[in-house]
Amino acid sequence: MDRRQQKTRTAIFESFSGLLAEKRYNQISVQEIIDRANVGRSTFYAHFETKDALLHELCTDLFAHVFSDHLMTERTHDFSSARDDPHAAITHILYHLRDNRKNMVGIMTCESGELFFSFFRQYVDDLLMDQMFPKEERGKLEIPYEFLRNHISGSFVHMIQWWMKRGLKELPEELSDYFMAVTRPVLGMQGRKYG
Amino acid sequence: MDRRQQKTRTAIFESFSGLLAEKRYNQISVQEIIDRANVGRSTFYAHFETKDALLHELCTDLFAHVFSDHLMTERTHDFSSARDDPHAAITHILYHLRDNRKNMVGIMTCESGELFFSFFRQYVDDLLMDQMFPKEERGKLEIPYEFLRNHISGSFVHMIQWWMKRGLKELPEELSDYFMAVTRPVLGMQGRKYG
DNA sequence: GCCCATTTGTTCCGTAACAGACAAATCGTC
DNA sequence: GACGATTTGTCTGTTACGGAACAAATGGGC
Repeated sequence: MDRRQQKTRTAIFESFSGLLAEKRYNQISVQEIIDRANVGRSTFYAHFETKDALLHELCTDLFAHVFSDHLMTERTHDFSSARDDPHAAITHILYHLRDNRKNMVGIMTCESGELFFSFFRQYVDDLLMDQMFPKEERGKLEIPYEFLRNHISGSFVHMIQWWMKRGLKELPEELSDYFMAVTRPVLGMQGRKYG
Repeated sequence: MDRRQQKTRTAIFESFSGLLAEKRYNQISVQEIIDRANVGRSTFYAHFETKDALLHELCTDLFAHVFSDHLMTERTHDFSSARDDPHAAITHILYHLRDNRKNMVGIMTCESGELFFSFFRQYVDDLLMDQMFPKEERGKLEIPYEFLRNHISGSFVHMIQWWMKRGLKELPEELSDYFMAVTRPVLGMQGRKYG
């Protein structure tokens, strides 16, 4: 991407994040965003169709970062065998969320936090749950796959919401344990030993 | 000034300042500057003819800030009657220099500090010393005005150099006292009661 | 209701920044 | 001194940004 585009994009993202930490989404005007980002009006609209689109893209970028695979193998936390190991994968994602406090936690616990979680919820539903069951096995399930997926992703996101609201007291490993404890039985009944 | 120009200008200034804190002037290449500033090569040369010009403009900007009058009257330090009071004016400039540590002191005490002081020396000579004697009185001096001016500005800059090298131990007021003590007699002999 | 102020979203054109290529100059190393 | 590698400084066309003006939409306040 053009260097200029990247600069204005991050400038707008940072401006927007900062404003979200101060006031709720509805109270923020485009004018404030471009003032703080120090970009022109026409520039803003060249990047984002609307304020909602900006929010959506910001969230998508953040979530993609949290779930990015190439960061999962870096030296911050060593999870070499994250593949095919749900517990390790979840633990790693939780670490990512926690260590990214400055970005994620700050935004997710602000006044408009619910808004983000709805995006987060959708993102997790789209991404994480695609690998829950292979497509060919989905027909054999007792309940519709979409229902199951919705249940799991909802539980996951809700757990994170709970975790953050209480100040991230639990360790990622602990939380991962708890999550496995409440999902494994459900998935196990659907023909899987380990969720 | 166009918002874009201001952005790249400060980006280059900050990049350059950062590099100067790490290595000496001669070791710094334009390539490093533009890499860290995250601007294109052609952009750099659109702003600065050469690396020397960049240095000169950076210094001029910094010095102008230190000696700016509209900052002298702000609430950081209260010097309402700085006008026509050399001691107060000098004290205030010293405060400015000290509180601007992040910019000035860092740069002036780095490996290329001597280089800056030569610019600083020139700046002070041009600016501060213009008001030393009214033009109509200069003919009556025992020694040439340019000589006197050079002596005073040199003493002033050298004092600051000494101050910074030793870690800004003395208070601005103290330093200002010392300076007046060594300059007042000289100027007094030239027909002035107070420098 | 109405009105005024602010915000929104679009459009235009001038300009600065970009990438890339290029020859000249500089620097090390042999 | 000759050499290759890096750096320097200049140039090109292309692209994104800025600024300003504008009508439409929104939103309080009387």
